[in-house]
Amino acid sequence: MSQSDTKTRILDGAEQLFAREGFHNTSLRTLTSLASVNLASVNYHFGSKESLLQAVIERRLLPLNRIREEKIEKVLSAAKKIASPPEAEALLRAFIEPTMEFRNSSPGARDFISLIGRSLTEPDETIRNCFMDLALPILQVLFEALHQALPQLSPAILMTRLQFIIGTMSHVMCMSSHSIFHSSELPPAFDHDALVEPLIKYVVAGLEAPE
Amino acid sequence: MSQSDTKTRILDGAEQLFAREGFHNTSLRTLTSLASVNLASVNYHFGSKESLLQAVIERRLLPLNRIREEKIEKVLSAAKKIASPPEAEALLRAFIEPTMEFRNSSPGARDFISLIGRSLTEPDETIRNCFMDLALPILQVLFEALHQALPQLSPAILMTRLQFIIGTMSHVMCMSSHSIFHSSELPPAFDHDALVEPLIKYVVAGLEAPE
DNA sequence: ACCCGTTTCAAACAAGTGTTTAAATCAGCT
DNA sequence: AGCTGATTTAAACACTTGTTTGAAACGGGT
Repeated sequence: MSQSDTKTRILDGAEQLFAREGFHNTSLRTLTSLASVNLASVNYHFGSKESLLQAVIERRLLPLNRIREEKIEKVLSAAKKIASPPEAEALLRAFIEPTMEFRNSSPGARDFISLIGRSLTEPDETIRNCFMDLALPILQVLFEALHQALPQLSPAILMTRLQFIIGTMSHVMCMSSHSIFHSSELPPAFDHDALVEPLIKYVVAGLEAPE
Repeated sequence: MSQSDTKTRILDGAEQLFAREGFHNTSLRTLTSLASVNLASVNYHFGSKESLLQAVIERRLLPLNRIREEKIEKVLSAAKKIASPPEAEALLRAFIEPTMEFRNSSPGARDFISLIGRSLTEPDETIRNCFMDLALPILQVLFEALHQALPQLSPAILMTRLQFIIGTMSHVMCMSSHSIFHSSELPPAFDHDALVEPLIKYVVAGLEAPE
C-alpha cells in the first residue's frame, strides 16, 4: 500500500463521516475502521483530528474556488469588453453552478458539499474558521463584482442580501439526502439536479428586489 | 430551592450551551457546573441528555408556534372576509416577525433561536427530529396558506421556494454573534434589529419571482 | 546482503463521557 | 417530633475519546 493510498482513504472516510455524522460525533476509531487503516495513522499523517478536517476541506475547496473565481472573472471581463456592467444573474450563476455541478460529480463530493454547507453555522469557532479562511476571498470577489452589477444598491444592503444568498445556498448544500419535509403530507421532495435553476431564479429575484 | 428552580436553571444553561457549543460538544459536567446544580440532577429531572434537548426545544417552540399560527390564521381570515386571496408578504411576515421579535426578547431567546436555526442541518437524525417534529405542522400551515396566496405557482416550485426561504431564515437565525464576514474588509456587520424588513423583502421577491 | 528512512501496528495512556447508585438532606404533613 | 415522599449529593460505573509509544514491517539504494 503506497503512502498516498492510506492518506486518501482517510480523507475519503473523514469526508463521509464528518458530513453525515458531524465532526464531533465522529470518532477516529470508527473512521479508521471504515477506511481500513490503523488508528494511529491519522495522527501520523495529519497530526491531529482537527488538522485532518482542515485537509479534508482544502483538498476539495481550493480547486472549487479556483473554478468559481475563473468563471466570475470571465463574466467581468466579458462585460468590460462591451463596456457595460456585468449581469447579476451571470455572476451568481458563475458562483452557484460550479458548486452544484461539483456536488453531483461523485458521492464523496456530495458529502463534501453538505459538509461545507454546514460549516457556516458550526458553533465551534475553530472548526468554522477551517472553512471560513478558505471561503472569504472568493466571497470578497463576488461581493465586489455584484457591486459593479448593481451599483444602485447600497453596500450595506448588498452585503445583507449576499448573506441571505449564502444562507439559501448553504441550506440547499446541506440537504444531501434528508429533505426537510421528507415525511410529511407536503408535496414530494424535489429532484436535486433540477434544483439549480430554481435556486438561481430565487436568489437573483431576492438580490434585485427594490430597496 | 424549589423543584422548578433546578429544572429552569438546567434548561437555561442547556439552551445557552447547546446553542453556543453544540449539543455533542456540551458535556453534562460543564452544563451542571454552569447551572450550579448537581451532575445527577439532569438525569433525575429529564431522564437523559437527549430528553433534555427535547425539553429545551419544547419550552420555547410550542408558544412561539402558537403565536405564528395565530398570526397566519388572522391573515387568512381577514382575506376571507373581503373575499380575496391572502397576500404572500403578509403571510411571510406573520411567520418571520414573531420569530425575530422573540429572538430579541432576551439573551436566552437569542440562543434558542440560533439553536433551532441550526437544527435543520443537524447531521444526527434523532437530534434533528427533536426539532422537526414540532416544526412540521406550522410549516404545513404556511405552505397551504402560501398556495392560496400564489395559486399560479405549481406546488412543486412553491415547495422548493419555501425550502429556500427556510434556508435563508435559518441562516439568519444562526448568526447570533458571528457575522460571516466579521473579520474581513467587507462592509461592517448589520444591525440585527434592522434585519427583519430586508429579510422579508428578500424572501418575498424570491418567492414571487416568475416561474 | 545490508542499511535506513518511512510507514504500519497493537497496546497503552490519561482524560472525559453519560448514567447509575445509595446515602444524605429537605419540605410538608399529621 | 417524627414520618414520608421528593430532591440533592458525592462517588462510582462502564465506556469512549484523541493521542502517544516503541517495536515490527516495509521498500528502495548501494
